[in-house]
Amino acid sequence: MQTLTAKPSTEGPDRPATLVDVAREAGVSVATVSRVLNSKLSIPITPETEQRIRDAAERLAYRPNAIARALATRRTFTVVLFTQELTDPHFAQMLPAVEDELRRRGYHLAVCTEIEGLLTEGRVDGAILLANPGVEQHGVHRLPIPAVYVWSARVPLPNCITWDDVAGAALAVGHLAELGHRAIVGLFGDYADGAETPDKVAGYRAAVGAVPGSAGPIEWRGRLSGDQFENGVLLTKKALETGRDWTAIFARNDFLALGALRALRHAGIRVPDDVSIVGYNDTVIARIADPPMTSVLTPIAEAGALAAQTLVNAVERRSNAVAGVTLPVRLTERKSCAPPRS
Amino acid sequence: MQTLTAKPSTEGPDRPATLVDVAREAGVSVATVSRVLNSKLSIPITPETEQRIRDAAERLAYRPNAIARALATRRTFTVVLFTQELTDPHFAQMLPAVEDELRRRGYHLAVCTEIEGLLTEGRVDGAILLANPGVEQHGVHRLPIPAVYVWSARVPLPNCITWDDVAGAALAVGHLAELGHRAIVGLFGDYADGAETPDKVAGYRAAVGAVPGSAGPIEWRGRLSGDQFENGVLLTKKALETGRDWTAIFARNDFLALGALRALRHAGIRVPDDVSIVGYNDTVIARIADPPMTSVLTPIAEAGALAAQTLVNAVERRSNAVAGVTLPVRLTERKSCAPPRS
DNA sequence: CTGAAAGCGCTAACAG
DNA sequence: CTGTTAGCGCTTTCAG
Repeated sequence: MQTLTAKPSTEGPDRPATLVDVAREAGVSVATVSRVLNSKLSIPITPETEQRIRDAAERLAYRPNAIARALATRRTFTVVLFTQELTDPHFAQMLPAVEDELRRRGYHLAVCTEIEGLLTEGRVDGAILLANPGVEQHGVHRLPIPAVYVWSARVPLPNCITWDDVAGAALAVGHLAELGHRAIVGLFGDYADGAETPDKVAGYRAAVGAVPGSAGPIEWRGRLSGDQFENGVLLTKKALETGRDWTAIFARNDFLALGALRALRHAGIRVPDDVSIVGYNDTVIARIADPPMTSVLTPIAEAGALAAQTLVNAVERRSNAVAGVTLPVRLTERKSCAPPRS
Repeated sequence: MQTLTAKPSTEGPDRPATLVDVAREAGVSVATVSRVLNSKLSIPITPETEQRIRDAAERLAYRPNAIARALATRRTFTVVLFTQELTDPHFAQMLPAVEDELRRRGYHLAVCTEIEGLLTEGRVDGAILLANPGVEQHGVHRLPIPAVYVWSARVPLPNCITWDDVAGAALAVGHLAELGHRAIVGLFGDYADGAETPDKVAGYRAAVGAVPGSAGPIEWRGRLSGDQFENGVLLTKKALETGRDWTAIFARNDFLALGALRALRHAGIRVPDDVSIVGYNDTVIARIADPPMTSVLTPIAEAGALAAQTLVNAVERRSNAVAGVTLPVRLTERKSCAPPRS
């Protein structure tokens, strides 16, 4: 046994055991304890010493202090997920995917709804941002830590996991066109008019324009309320009042689509017999609608998992750059679409 | 200007500025910088010095390191939310409430689905547990940090924000009984039979028994699949095959209730004309059903907010004990209930 | 194979 | 009013 200057730090009785305590208990130095307790693979340690240390740790119910470790290594093993949509079923699809991926990689998950919170240094190793990478919100773009966005985009973007809403809208319209529909309503709820046209709207317009014999875009939108479902009902009612020269509806999201379904049913119009509907995001809402709705499946869960994975890789490579990936959108066909009546 | 032994620590060029850097830049000691930058209220500081420090901090884009601060103060200003139900709409109702309450109190939110992760010391100041406080899962009960449970219970429990599912079930049954129903089906999906009877089941039985002229409990349940909605459909179909001597359904949750609604509709049975339905949790599912469903409102959002609040108080009082609170359950009446037909 | 010691960046006595 | 200094608990060279 050697000099061993290790001394307990604070004397509190029920104070959780520290490395110093374990070192003293095992009769070795803190350095050795640290090495033993962290060794991923086999490091040069006398088996007997190792056992003494493990026993001591066990006996003292030693738990490493994550904060102290983080201060020393500059790594927290925590990743934060930023979003404004904590309640959205679409977000609910990605949350477990992210959490799961992080956990299996040994990382913890934090959630925040305000970019400000990310600016304090050191709290997290990286960030997943459910936000438009094109918009410089509060200087997110120059976070001091690796970050990966998850958002829709027409083209692959660096540091962003994307899918293409233009393609998604085209998929929906194309499906309806193939069934024979020529007059397809676009139901978009409200969106900021100042900004550029949302991808789904652009995709809808382009796809509708490409359908031979198309009646052209028939768009319904407007700022009615924050309630998407209710907006779907109201907009569809209005559309109905104006005329019935259309045979299908493409909605910007499943809530809107369900609202449309409801308004249609209450007007005595049958889905899919009289009117077909395609929703967006393929959330639980589409699955439990009556009839179950065909919906564009945006790969948000995969995107979340991939973002987590990519981010962790970047963190461990100590690199801030991650390649962009574009995931395919698909169509989940259910029972809300059929050929037009006549 | 005095001695000021402050020296920069590491020399990296783009290394984020530290207190030492700011102190040097401002020509004061780190202690003074720390005091100035943390002063909640007015502390004795020469205004001119204070300004010099703030300017220096600004110039260097100084951001306090949360980890170092946490190590020194033993406080992380982070609270973790534990749950197994990341996808449930019921959980989605509480998440924003918790996040919001924590943020306004200056705390951060972490989320975890595995108790193990909580055992590492120091990472968080407290925990909100969406779990049954009666069950000792993995020794949660003796976490080294203040914790508050959020769960249903018949009686107030220490360290737990509760509501009473027995009362909730009674509320539903009572409502149906008042409308005149005497044969009320209980739709419970699957639940572990080994454990004690769930509160909703017990509440249902008791309430049904208390209805004068009641036909007694008519329970349908069974392990069919993990899909609650589908279970609701299947169980209701089975119930329908067996007979139709009942006039109302009380379901354990809104998904089950919606499944029942669907099965009924497809069997040509009208809600609420022929059969009444009451759901549970008052989630978005109840609101967007057709007809919108009456549902028992469990105060999970308030419970979450209150848990956050209570927990933060406990943390700041440095106390592990928090008083239990029981929140009332209510009934949100919509369109799925009416007097029985005859 | 193992120990000593120097930090990680910040806070909080304790002096002065 | 402001500086010095001793930690917080752990990791990590650098010796030996």
